[in-house]
Formats: sequence, C-alpha cells, structure tokens
Amino acid sequence: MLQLKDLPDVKILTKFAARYPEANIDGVIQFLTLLRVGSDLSYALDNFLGQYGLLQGRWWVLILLMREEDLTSTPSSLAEKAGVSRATMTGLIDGLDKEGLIIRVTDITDRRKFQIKLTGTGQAKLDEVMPEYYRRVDRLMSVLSPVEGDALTSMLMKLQNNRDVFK
Amino acid sequence: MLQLKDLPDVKILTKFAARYPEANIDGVIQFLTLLRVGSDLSYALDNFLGQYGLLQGRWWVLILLMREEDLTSTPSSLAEKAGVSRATMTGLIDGLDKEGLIIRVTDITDRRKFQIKLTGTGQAKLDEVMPEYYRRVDRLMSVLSPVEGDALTSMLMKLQNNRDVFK
DNA sequence: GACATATAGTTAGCTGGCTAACTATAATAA
DNA sequence: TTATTATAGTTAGCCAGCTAACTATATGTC
Repeated sequence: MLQLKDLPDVKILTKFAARYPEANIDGVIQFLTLLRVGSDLSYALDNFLGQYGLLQGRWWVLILLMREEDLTSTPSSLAEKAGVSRATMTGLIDGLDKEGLIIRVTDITDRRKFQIKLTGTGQAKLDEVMPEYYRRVDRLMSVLSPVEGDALTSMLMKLQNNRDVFK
Repeated sequence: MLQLKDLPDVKILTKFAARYPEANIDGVIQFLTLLRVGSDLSYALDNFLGQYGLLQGRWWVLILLMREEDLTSTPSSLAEKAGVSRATMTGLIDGLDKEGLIIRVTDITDRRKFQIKLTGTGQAKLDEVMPEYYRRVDRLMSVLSPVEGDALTSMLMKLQNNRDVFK
C-alpha cells in the first residue's frame, strides 16, 4: 500500500539521521521510490484492466491458460504460477466461470481435480485486452533506452535475489 | 498482487508474439519484473514490520508523526501523505490508539478535527524498529553501487511520470 | 442572520487477498 | 487389505484497503 506521497525534505532527513545514525539516506530513498513506483504502476494497470471488467488476478489466470498448449490447467497449478493461495484461486475461477471466460471440466483420472479451460469467450476477452495492453506497456517503457531497460531489469533482479535481508 | 512466478519461455513468447504482434517483449519483461520485485519487496517489508506488531500502514503513520516538529498532525493530512483514504486512516488511527502509540487530542479551534499525537510509547516503538529497518535496507541496497542506485531511482521516476499511459 | 456549500471524521458495506479447517480422493506403507 | 499420510479443492472467517453515505461543524454568500 505504502505510497510515500511525501519524500522527506532535508530538515526531516537531518532529524532522522540524528536519531538513527545507521540510516543510509540514499539507499532508503531508492528503496522507497521502488516500492512507490511499483505500487503506483500496479494500481495503474488495475485501472486499465478495470476498463475491460478485469483485475490483475483474473487477467493473469486467462494469460496462464492461454500459455498452455491445450488452454487447460488445474486450479493448484494456476495458483502456484500466479502466486496466490489455492483459496484465492477458487474465488478467481468462480468469477471467471460465472462470466463464461473459463469452464471447469471434471478430471476422469483423478476425481479430486478439475481441469480449467479457457473458453472462446475467454480467448476473445484476451484478444480484446492484450493488443491495447501491449501498446500501453510499450509506450510506458519507451522512456527508457534498450540499454537502460536491460540495466533496470538486472538491478531489479539483484534486489529481488537479496530480499531475504528482511527475514 | 501479481507475482509472475513464471516468466514466459521462448515457446510461449513466440505464441503470444504471433497472435499479438504489437508486443514488445523486452518492455513487457521489464515491466512485469518491476511489478514483481516491487510487490515482493513490499511483502518482505510487511513481514519484517510484522515482527514488531506493525504493518506498513501503521508504521507509516508513526513515521509521518515523527516528522512533525510537535509530533502532531490531523487524520486528513496523514491520509493524504500516506496515500490512503480518510476512511482507512480512521482504522489505522483506531488501531494505533488502542495500542497507545498515538493519542487523539480534540482541536479547540475547529471542533470537526482531531490532532493526532505520537506518544512516548509510539516513539519508543519507532526507536525499536527504525535502526533495524535502516540496517536491513542498507544491506538490501548494498548490492547496487552508488551510481547504479542513482540510475535506478532516475529510471523509476521516468516511469512514474509516464504512468498515465494506462489512463 | 439564514441558507447553501464545503470540510473533517466516521460508519457501513464491498472487495480481493490471506490462513486454517474441512471433505473427498489418492497414494503409500504395514 | 487396511490404516496412514498426502493432495485437490472449497468454505469460513479475518484483514486492510476502498467508495459512498452520513453527522457535525465551518465557511461563504444573499
């Protein structure tokens, strides 16, 4: 959620630095900026998807299904790939099912399972959203040169791999 | 929420590129990486704060109060600076109040308002959390050189200022 | 001064996450 | 074969956001 509408000014930084000398101001600003930009972009994406009646969770399920050769997967596998709990995936699938974007097919070989399949309607929804999505992302990222873009990803991955410092 | 546990492989990318030729693969990967790293780091931070009985929302309120000369602010102002709705701020303040980390003081000049003040207990909580927080952030960001860190912030701000492409 | 409008804060009800507990089924080990 | 353990999915209940509607108070205009 953290938005940090207010970057601290010099006076504030001085106050905090006096009380907490271990603070590395530059690092903190970089860190907070990353959190803020990530959260704002995520919000912007949700907003965009909302114009098509989707949100990140549902949209992502459709994409994961389209990735599959037979447009089919299981709730567990989808949950893992989307990074949500199985309980959450149940809810996402319920919603997509109601709107006819996917169907639940019972699995003959294992009666605990369902196979979730992207419907024609679901594919049509993706065909409606994705071209515009790609155009927007392209426009967004166009402020970075290819070299910068690579550098960004590489730095982000370094941080990602180092995130267990918070553990 | 979007976690993208699974970056797409070449076969998948080819499939999507065939159907959606407007896709700029590099840009999409950079974008999704940014969302993912931002969300994972935010999650890691919440996890860290949780060890002290805090979450980002409450922690942020305490910091905003400490920033003030007289350790005092109003719910509206806090809401705006924290980037949450006033309704959400009511809930955050309720929680902090119950734990004695802040107090509500009625405003004499405008009876619609409260002044929210950081208590000694609240300051003590910050004194407990912040040094360790700064150490963790310092360790996290230490994988980037100062030059890289500056470049990261500068690129992030470019993207931030360009996020209305999703509007 | 009285009425209309604006502002501060709260409440109610929605949403999409989560965990933990549950049911059904499958797999494994005695 | 039966008992145990593991797995798939759902349900129930919690949490922290949100918006919209509400109450109380201030402000501004006729």
